[in-house]
Amino acid sequence: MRKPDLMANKDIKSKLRKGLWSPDEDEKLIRYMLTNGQGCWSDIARNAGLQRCGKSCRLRWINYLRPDLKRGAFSPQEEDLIIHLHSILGNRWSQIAARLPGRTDNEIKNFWNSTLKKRLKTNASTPSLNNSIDSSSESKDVLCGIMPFNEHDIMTMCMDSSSSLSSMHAMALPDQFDPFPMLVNNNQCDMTSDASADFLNMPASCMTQIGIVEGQQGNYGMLEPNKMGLGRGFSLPSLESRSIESNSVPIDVISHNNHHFNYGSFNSTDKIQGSKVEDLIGIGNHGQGENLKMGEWDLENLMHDVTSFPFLDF
DNA sequence: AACGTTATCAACCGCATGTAT
DNA sequence: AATACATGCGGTTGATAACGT
Repeated sequence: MRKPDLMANKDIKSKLRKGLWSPDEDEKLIRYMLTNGQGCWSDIARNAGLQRCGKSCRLRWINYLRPDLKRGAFSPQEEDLIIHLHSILGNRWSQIAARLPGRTDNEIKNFWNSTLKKRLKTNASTPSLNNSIDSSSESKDVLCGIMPFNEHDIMTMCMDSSSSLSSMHAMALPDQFDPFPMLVNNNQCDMTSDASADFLNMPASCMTQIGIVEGQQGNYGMLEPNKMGLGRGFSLPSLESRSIESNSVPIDVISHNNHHFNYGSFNSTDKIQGSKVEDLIGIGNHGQGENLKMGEWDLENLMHDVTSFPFLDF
């Protein structure tokens, strides 16, 4: 015999809408997110008056409605970066997306499957591109062919939970090597636009909760120890996340990162619209590097060590 | 114009993981 | 420890736009 609440849940689920979102639904979700921020996605769905499951709302927001999304075709630089990152990371789309400001994992995944993969296959006669085709196992050779260590080395140092950065240094990286370059993007969010203006009026806590501020901007790719060795592999913690250990060290996080929203420098004890800066910059959010502490990452050294990957023309 | 094929992309699904109880 | 729930991820599907015949 089923419990009454389970019956009720089933009824509710059966009434939930699926498929394409209507403009009306979009508006409801945007309005709710901008005014209330997020607690729990299922609550958002309910409170915003949407006949959608929370999961669907989350996906819609992240992939389509978020104010900081960049729309339109991928630039050649973005294409290069995707190819490069895919050669290292394989189909870890969220990790790749974290390095492309304003792009979503879904968008990149679609772009790869529909365009890049075919293009690379077409160019199969071109040795420099061959290795990026299709499977990640094949394509990691791109990096391995160039760098003085092989795929296993890369993965090993990625998986060294005790000292990701020191592992990199210990391998005597060339000065010009950045295994996970971050695409600089200074104009992705036009702060003069209405959408951006609305966005700035959001409660800072909302920014944290909805993942606007982090994750998409500047993960200067190192790896998150906690997720090593599991099915989802490793992640590249965001630059912001690595830069601050709660109230301890004031750091110009934004400027480190070509951040879309130029708040300039501020102390981590500052508050914006009633919310802590840690919230604003997204500490503890999105599951990327939230556990990293100041001592684990020598950001300045890293920034000196890494510039650009050799075959990427930035 | 009608039809078939291909390309693109939004959205769903199932699974893994984390957290609260 | 077990369970339920929320979240995030990658793979896949389905709608439809674009293109070719």
